[in-house]
Amino acid sequence: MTPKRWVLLQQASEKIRAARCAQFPRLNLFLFFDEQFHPRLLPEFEHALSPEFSCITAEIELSPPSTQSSPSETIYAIGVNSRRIEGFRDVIKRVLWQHQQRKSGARTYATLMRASHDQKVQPFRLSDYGVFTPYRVKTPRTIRVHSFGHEPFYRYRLCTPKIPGLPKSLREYLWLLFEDCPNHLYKADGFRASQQRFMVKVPLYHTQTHVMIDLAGASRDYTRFTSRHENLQLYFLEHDPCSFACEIPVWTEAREIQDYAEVFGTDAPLTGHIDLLRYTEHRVEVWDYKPNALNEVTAVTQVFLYALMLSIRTGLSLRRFRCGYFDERDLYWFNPHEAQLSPSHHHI
DNA sequence: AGTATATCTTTTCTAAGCGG
DNA sequence: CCGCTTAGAAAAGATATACT
Repeated sequence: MTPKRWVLLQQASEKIRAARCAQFPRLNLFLFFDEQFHPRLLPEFEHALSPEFSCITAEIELSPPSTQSSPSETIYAIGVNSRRIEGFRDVIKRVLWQHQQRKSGARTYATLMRASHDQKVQPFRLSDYGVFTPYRVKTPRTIRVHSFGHEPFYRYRLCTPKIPGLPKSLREYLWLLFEDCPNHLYKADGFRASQQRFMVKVPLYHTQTHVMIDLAGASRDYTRFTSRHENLQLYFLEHDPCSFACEIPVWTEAREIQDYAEVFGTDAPLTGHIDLLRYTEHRVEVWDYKPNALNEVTAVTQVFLYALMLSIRTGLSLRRFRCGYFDERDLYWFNPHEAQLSPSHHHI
C-alpha cells in the first residue's frame, strides 16, 4: 500500500464516519481499493459479520484525476457498529485467509526435514489488503503483551529490546503475530501439538546443571500472577538475556506440506503455543517447562512439532533450532533435524 | 484470568462573584 | 483591596465493561 493510497482511504473513512455517526456512533471500518478480487468480497464480509455484528457497506467513487487518461477508482468499505475491533478484525482475516493465493510447490515432509538452507516466506498481512479505521495504537512497552482467545487464553509476551539480534524472518514473524495471527485456525477443528498423536525418535540429552534449571528454581519466588507457568515465563523474560518471547502461537496447514495427510493422519491445521523461545549460539531454542520433566513422555513430540511449525512460519532451516524441556531439577534437549517421526498415528 | 478502555464519581483546582 | 464562598472545569480515582 502506497502512502498516497493510504491517505485516500483515511479521507474516505472520515467521509463515511461523518455521514453515519448519528446512526452508528461506534463505527469501525475496513477500507480497501478495488484491486484483484476485492469487490466481490464485500457481500462475503457482510455475510460473515452478520451473525455477530450490525454492519454497513459503502462504495466511494474517487473523482478521476484531471488528466482523463487513467480510469476512476472506487474505494470499498465495510463497517461495524461495535467496539470489538479485534473480533471484527478476526472475521475479516478469516475471509481474506481463504482467498490467499496458494503457494505452488509445497515441500514434502522429508525435504523440510533435510533442508539446510533458509527458505523465503510470504506471510499473510492484513495491511496488504486494506486499512482499519480508527486504528488503535498500543502504548509501547519493553515487554509487549497480547492475549489470544485460543481456548483457553494464551498471553503472548515479546521482550522488544532483545529482538534486533534475531534472524530477520523470525523478527518479522514475532511482530506480525500481534495483528495478523490467523485466530480462526485455533478454533474447534484443528489439532494441537500438545495432543499426542505419534512418537518421535531422537537422540535426547539429559543434564542437571544448566542455566535454565537455575532460572526455573529462582523463578519460584516470583508470584505476580496466579499461574506458575506465567510467573516462570515472565521471570525468564526479565532475568535471562537469551529468552525473548513466551507463549508464541505457531501453526501449519495441510497446503504447506505436500504429504501432510500421510504424515499427520489428518488435513486439519496443526496449532500450538511455544512456552519459551531463546536465542543462543546462533540457534533458536524452543523450550517447554514441564514440572516433573523426569517422567515426561509426550514432551519430545510436542516440542518437536513446535520447532517444525516455527521453521515453516519463518523459513529458517530446522538445523538452526534446538529443542528441549525442563523443570527445577532436570533438563532434556535434542536437535529437531535429527528427529524421526514414526508414521503411525493410531495411538492417541 | 488478567488487562485495557470507557464511563461514572469524587476530589481538587481555578477563578469569578461578592460582601466586608 | 482582601478573603471567603462557590460554580464550573479539570484531574484523579473508582467501577463497569469489553477485550483477548
